[in-house]
Amino acid sequence: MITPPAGFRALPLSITQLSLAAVLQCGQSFRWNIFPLLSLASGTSGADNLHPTHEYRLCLRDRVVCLRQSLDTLFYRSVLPGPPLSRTLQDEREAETLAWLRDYFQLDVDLEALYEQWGKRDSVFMNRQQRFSGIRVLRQDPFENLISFICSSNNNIARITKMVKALCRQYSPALIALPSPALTDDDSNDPSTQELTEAYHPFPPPSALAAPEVASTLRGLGFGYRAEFIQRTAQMLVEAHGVAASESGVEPAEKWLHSLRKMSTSDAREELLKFVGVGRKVADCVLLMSLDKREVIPVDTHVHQIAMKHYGVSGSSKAKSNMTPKLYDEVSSKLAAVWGDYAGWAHLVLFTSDLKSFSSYGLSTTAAFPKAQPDVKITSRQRKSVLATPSATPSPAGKRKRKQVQEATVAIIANEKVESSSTQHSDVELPALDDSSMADRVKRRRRVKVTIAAVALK
DNA sequence: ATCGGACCCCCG
DNA sequence: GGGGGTCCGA
Repeated sequence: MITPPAGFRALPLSITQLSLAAVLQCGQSFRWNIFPLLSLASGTSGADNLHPTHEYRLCLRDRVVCLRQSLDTLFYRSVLPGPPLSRTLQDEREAETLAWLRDYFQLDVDLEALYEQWGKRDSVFMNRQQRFSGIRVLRQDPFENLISFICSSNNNIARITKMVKALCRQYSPALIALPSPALTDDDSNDPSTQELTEAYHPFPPPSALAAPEVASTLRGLGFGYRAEFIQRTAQMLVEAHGVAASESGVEPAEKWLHSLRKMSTSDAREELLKFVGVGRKVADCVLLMSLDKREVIPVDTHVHQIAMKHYGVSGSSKAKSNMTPKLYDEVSSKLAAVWGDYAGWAHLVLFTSDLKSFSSYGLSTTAAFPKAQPDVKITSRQRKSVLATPSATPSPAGKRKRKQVQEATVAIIANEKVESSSTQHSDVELPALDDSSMADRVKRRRRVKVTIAAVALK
């Protein structure tokens, strides 16, 4: 095991048990910030497969959790607002963070054992498992999960991500501002390459979204018809359960949503379907991803396609028939029969392996982890000269540029080189590129950063 | 009960 | 035109 990056603690964990690159971008959660780390350390080869290539950050209620990953280790640290903590207190906080990680990533579930079972039962799965290891279901906060998936109708991952982040910025105060991670370790002492800070917002509580004017505000933020759904759902929750202040800062409505974990799947589903903007598919996503209903398979057009292609579900692959309740049940029960009691987890592996953003993901031998980080031989001086001449992307040409940059990012994540002429579209957005609250310098810097990566890939 | 159509916005 | 749907009215 390599020594942890400064400030990080190490948790031994095989990348085949958890692949952050896959799990955090496959459309379960939409709030993680992702930072490429380019190993440009002069004199050493960056492509050793052992050092993390990305940092991932999520803002919780009271802290920002930062993660990095290598083949056999998960590195974690958390940052809290306020003055620096004593050593003892810091240890205590990190112990809490570790407990949160175990819960959020459901680390007690042996994913490799599940893959083995699924492979035995299903030849289609067998064909993909090697290339798509480490894909597991998260155990998310139910309220965040519910609101996020109300946003998902007629939508794609990139826009959902944008919307959820805008929602947090609008309706929850920033917990803390943090600089993005240094490009490389040797950058941390170099003021000229110091990264800029950005604010981290937790997900807002139900009471913050319940006021009637929230609907029009969200419309203004580009939520479309989902704006009313979100406001009305939050209002229903608040009216049914109140906003009584409690010690923990957790609202009664949130506690009630948590309590659905103890209900049967069908009872919990029935409760979720009462909300506006929540149909069968969204309800099933919440059941699977935050309410412990591991057997539930959310059926969308994509899963429908998979079921028709590989599992003998009726309908022609080009017929865009509307998803009727009857068809939904047919798809769902057929796949459930194949995969067993963790069917929802198996579905996520297949779903992710079919995502366009991940379509090149599997071609490497160790797909769970970006294999060969580009072996960049850029001197510190060269790097600075690149940074000093940001291409002032004008809008028409800039759009294409951005597309290429996005593809390059996906390629890094997916551990696969992309041809510049690739027609693949990207579902994974480049963090903060469209963040209107961010200074232009930040955008430029970010773009430049990835441009380096694109160059390195050639 | 089942069946289309509209819906808001973004992007190819 | 279509996208990880849902609502509403025949």
